[in-house]
Amino acid sequence: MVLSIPRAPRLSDEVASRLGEAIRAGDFAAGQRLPSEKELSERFAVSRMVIREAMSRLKSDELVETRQGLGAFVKADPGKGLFRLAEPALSPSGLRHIFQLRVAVEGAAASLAAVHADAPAIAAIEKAIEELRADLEAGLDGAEADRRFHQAVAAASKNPYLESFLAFLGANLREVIALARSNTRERYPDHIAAVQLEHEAVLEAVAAHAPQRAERAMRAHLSQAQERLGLSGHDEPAERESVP
Amino acid sequence: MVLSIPRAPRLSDEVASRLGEAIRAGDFAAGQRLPSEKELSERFAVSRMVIREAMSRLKSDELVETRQGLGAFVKADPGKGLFRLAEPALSPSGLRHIFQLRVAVEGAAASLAAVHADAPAIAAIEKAIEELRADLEAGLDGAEADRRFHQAVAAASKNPYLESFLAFLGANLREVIALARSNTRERYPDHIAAVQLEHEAVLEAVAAHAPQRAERAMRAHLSQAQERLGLSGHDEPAERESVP
DNA sequence: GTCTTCCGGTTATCATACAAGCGAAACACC
DNA sequence: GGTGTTTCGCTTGTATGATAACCGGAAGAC
Repeated sequence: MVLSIPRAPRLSDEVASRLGEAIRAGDFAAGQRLPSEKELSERFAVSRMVIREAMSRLKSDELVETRQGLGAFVKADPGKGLFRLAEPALSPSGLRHIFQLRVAVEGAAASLAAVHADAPAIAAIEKAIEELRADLEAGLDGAEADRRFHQAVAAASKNPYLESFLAFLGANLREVIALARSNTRERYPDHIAAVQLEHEAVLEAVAAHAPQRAERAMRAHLSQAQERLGLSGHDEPAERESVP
Repeated sequence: MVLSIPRAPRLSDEVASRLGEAIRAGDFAAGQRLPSEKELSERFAVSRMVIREAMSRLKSDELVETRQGLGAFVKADPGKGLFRLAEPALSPSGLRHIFQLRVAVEGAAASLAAVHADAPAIAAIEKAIEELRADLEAGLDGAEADRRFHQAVAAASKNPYLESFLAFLGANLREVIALARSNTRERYPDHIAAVQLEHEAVLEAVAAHAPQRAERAMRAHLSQAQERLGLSGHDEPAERESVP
């Protein structure tokens, strides 16, 4: 079994990295023109093709911008409009940090869903819960139906950014969650019942147009889920706080 | 004055878009091998160079993966690890949606900051507030110091993902905010005093390790800021909600 | 002095060729 | 026949040279 294929190191990637670092390090000021492809190809001792491929990468990363007949220019706002999670984050603490991000956004999604959800959106949430129950009864793990539940809530918020960002986070957490789930055999009947109750609490609050209750229910659900997966840290804000 | 340069449409971009859409639409299953560069170049009636540039783009977008001698393959997790804001979002509603996202995350950051902030982190927040006051008294707009305040709070949460994501959101909102600010002449003395008070409320709560109060203070601040910029919609969750 | 034209340099595209990696078929050998 | 090796074709990676489109400025026309 091959774990990590040597992956022939591509020249263009090497050049793109070096150029990208140089730009980020400030060797080229914002708006400044980079050396021409010909000059770069001589400096790096590679063909112009390689330089072009490297440039193409830098363009995708929104670091440079090229204009025919003028040259390549360093963009003023490096990598704006682009967000990447540093690593698939396999460390427990990194995972907890991503989870914190998710709790915050998903709580907001639930809250906004309670404000904006219309009948079809509520029906979609209901349907996802129903399908999850069916899947669990059929012996499936229900991960896909669970995903749909959270997606339905996010969609009900009528905020496309919330929805797409949560989808993004979910995609990054999914496999790790699947792994943790298979490890910590979390399939006790009472767990299943608990999850169902938590989902229904969210649905009820959303349907009742009670934003605060929806947010609390969603946070509680995620907090419980985190616990069930054995990922819970001890740095959550205390639920109770002395109020003078 | 040229507002939108016609920007010669690049062939490679066109091809990349079409291929990307085809992949996202599911014309090619995950893991499946794409047609060879030669075949694609014939199908699109362009040179292999253009196909290569388009592929380079798709690789950067994490849609495909190429291996020498084998071909190009559709990645199983399309665009995971990469999040882009659809558009710089100039529409008022889009802006409000991004703001909702920011409120959620920044509130969580303040809450976590109250839990995890150590002395240096608190000092950094204090320093940012101080510098903001100095800038305002010097007649500057204080946008940069304000940025540092929010960055300091995010850093105090000790969650790097929260910090980098907020930096990302901030970079996208900044220019729009600057524009709105210059429009709605928001430089009344009482505004300045109000902002200062709001910042200090956040600082006080964080320093007192009171997460809920910190979150409320931050949300209140952002809500006020949104109002001052004339961007506030009427879909915020009601502050009071009847509790049985 | 102002407008037009031309020119050098740059990127965008095309065409061709060779090198390197890979899989499978053909082959030699036992 | 079964097994290990070689060869071959296809693919992407890289190199090279040429042409087209584009731009800014300089030279020239008026």
